[in-house]
Amino acid sequence: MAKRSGVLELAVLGLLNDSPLHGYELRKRLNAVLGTFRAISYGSLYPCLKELVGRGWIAEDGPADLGVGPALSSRRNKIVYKLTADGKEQLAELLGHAGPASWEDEGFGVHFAFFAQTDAAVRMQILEGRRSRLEERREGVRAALVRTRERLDGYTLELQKHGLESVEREVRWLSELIDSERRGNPLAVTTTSSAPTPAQDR
Amino acid sequence: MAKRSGVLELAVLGLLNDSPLHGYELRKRLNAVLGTFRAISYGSLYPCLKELVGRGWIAEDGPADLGVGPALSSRRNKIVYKLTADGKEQLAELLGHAGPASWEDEGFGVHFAFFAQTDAAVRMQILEGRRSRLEERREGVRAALVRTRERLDGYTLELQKHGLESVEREVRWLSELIDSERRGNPLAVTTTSSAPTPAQDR
DNA sequence: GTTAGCATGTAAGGAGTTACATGATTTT
DNA sequence: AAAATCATGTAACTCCTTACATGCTAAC
Repeated sequence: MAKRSGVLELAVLGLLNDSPLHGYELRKRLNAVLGTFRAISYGSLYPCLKELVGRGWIAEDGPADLGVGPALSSRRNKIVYKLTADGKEQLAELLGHAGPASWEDEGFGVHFAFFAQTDAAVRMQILEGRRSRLEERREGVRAALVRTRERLDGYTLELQKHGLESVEREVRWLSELIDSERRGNPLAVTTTSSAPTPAQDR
Repeated sequence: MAKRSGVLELAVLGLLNDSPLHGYELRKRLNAVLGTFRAISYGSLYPCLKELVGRGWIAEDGPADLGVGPALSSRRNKIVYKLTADGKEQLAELLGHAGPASWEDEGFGVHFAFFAQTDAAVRMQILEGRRSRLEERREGVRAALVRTRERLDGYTLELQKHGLESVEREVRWLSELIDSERRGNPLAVTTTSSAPTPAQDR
């Protein structure tokens, strides 16, 4: 009954593709990936995990410490989740093509974070889509500034100008990345199915 | 039965304190004030206006063109809203003191936009509160970067670095504003009760 | 006279948060 | 043995969006 499409699901799938994780740890990485802002709460995360299990995209992994642990299998209330075959397919589908979901504000960050698992051509389309989107916005703000310059007080004006500079800075950043990619200097080697470094547990 | 506390209400009150407006026009200014992002929809705005009328903070203004219009009072399906005495009181209360609501992400922008209607001491507290908040965040990101530098691929790393630079830039901006205020150079003259420039209608 | 933009609203639902409830493990 | 932090979850609620429904006015 839930739709729960969106950023959170993608981020969970993407992180679990690197290595199996339990909820608590997942949340911490999520808050890093989702970018300085957005602190996902457990009230969002656990229902999302439940939903993904229900769809068969992730599964509870049996306690991964098969007899190697401290004494016998202690501390097992942790539930470790891993990506299923269906989940990998779904992740590939989500990362496989560019579109508004990948370049709008909500969404760009996560898609970018998983660029190492994304095709080079798609990467380029997303970067260019994002840049276009921001250029539109920049023109909008500029026009608004010209239109309303007089009736604005100093603070409102300063806020608008700062917002404009932020967008301009973002566009420059994207342009540098695009140039870099175009010259054949990607920031990481594409790994369609990453050999999961088993940097697991804390 | 709605609580509807938050940014939208404040923005509406603040804008209506400058001049009476109808919903459609209000929305456009809202989207400028709320800062490049957040395009408020009518589905949010109109219920909010209703609620504020219910509380007696704003009121429908009689058609402001008393016999001066084109012929007789044409085009009156517009509903012009203005701030009531209670609304002004409420606005003064909301702008009257610094606190988390005024320096957290959601909230800072609007409070800043109405700095011209805010006491100089409160302005300073908000700017400093915001800066502290961002400095905390900056340290968090830096620590996370040091901790996880190895296990991150080039794109994730770039994203983190870009996020960090954004925060650093924001802190510099705030520091400049704080210095400016401290030297007694505010960006606008404080107007507790602004004589409303009747730049009305399109 | 039809398209584009102005203007006002409602109903349903999505995406998340807060507050609560519970308990195990580690550190001091 | 107390406090911190790890760990998992649920229920209620908030704020906002989307999609719909309606009609006026200006421009082409």
